[in-house]
Amino acid sequence: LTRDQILRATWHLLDRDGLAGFTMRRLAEELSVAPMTLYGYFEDKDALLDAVLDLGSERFDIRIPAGRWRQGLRELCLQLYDTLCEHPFIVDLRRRRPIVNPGALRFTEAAMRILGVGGFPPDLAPRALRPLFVYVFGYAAFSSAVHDEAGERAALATLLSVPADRYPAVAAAAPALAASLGGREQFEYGLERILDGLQAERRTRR
Amino acid sequence: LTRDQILRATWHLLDRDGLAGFTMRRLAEELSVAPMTLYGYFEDKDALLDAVLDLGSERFDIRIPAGRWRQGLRELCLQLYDTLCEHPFIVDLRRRRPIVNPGALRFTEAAMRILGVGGFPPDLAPRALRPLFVYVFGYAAFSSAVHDEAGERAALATLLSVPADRYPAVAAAAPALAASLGGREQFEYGLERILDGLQAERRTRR
DNA sequence: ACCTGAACACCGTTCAAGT
DNA sequence: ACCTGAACACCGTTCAAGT
Repeated sequence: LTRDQILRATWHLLDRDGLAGFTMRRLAEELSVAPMTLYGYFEDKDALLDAVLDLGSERFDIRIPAGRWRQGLRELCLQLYDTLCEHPFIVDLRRRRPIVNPGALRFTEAAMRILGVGGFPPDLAPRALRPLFVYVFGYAAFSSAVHDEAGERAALATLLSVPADRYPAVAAAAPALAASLGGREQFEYGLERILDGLQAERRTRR
Repeated sequence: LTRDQILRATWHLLDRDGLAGFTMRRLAEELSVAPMTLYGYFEDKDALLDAVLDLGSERFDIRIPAGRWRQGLRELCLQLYDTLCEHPFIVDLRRRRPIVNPGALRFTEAAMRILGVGGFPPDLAPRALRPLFVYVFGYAAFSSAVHDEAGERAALATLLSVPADRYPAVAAAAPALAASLGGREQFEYGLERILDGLQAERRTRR
């Protein structure tokens, strides 16, 4: 038994059951080992989850796209978004730790390089990056990652059941609101608006 | 014993211990009652937490500010942000439910009215609103809500400990990055960039 | 009608013991 | 050195019983 085997099994279970369904005892069973065996390899559950988050970042492929900064950031954010949709538990792991962990910096590193080459002054780049980071993780966390037709119908039903006297604007726009709750297209729409804002900011600062 | 008493005690415990530390058994103890008594008032823990989220929205004061749409949205987002900072557990509650719940619509209702009066076409308003919603909740979820000096020092230490050969851009900008991780001022900076983007969008669509 | 004790099927982790 | 069974202090919730 190795740390790496344990990490890979953890990754698999997190993909299958999510963070809420992940258990040291289930992990032990998956590895055909007594629960307490795991504690010879990791201090405790928190340490194991920290390590698996680093693993996730390793897998995150940093390609710094050629071309202009805007295309570069767009591609990078879309890549992160797709990763978070594919492995939603990463969002939960990232939420557990308020302070930066090294592995999570691969995205930041790529973004900072793009911003630097793109002519964002050093004091501006981190401030400009943060809204993008927050938007990508926030969208993955609070907009239904998989926005299928059934989900939109359920959302629409809820929106239509709202008392129209107290929520006239919501009731009037229910279908459009339901459609705006998730999906890749809506994600990209918001991403472009933020990029527009950053582009304007860059223009005034040069 | 009433539902309302239970809800208020739940709110109090969530404020004190957070969602992770909230327990049906502790709640029962707080109310000096047997754990099973609670199940006479709420189906189960999930139903109780749903109800307390609605309570949170009731408390959320909707003032639709006079003046132009941009000031209105700004004020509304700042109000929501302050509420989430004051009661961080709301972020966790909101994350549990992918589908809309009625109470959470008070913010949406206010924002949709502001957008409508402000001249955003009905098909555009929901799409434009979503990035703002995601940004406010995302910032509360992923940027340290309380960004004190100690937190920034800890973040800076982590950023400086990163291997400079693999993360040159991060290492070079460490202090500015640490400062950009949280705090109300950085929140407002990103908010303005998104509002800039929406303003540009509105201009081209009219 | 409202409340509750005992019990069940789970957790993460400590500790002493096994090989 | 590496593994483990039993046990402890917790969970949410079922069920049958109390008033």
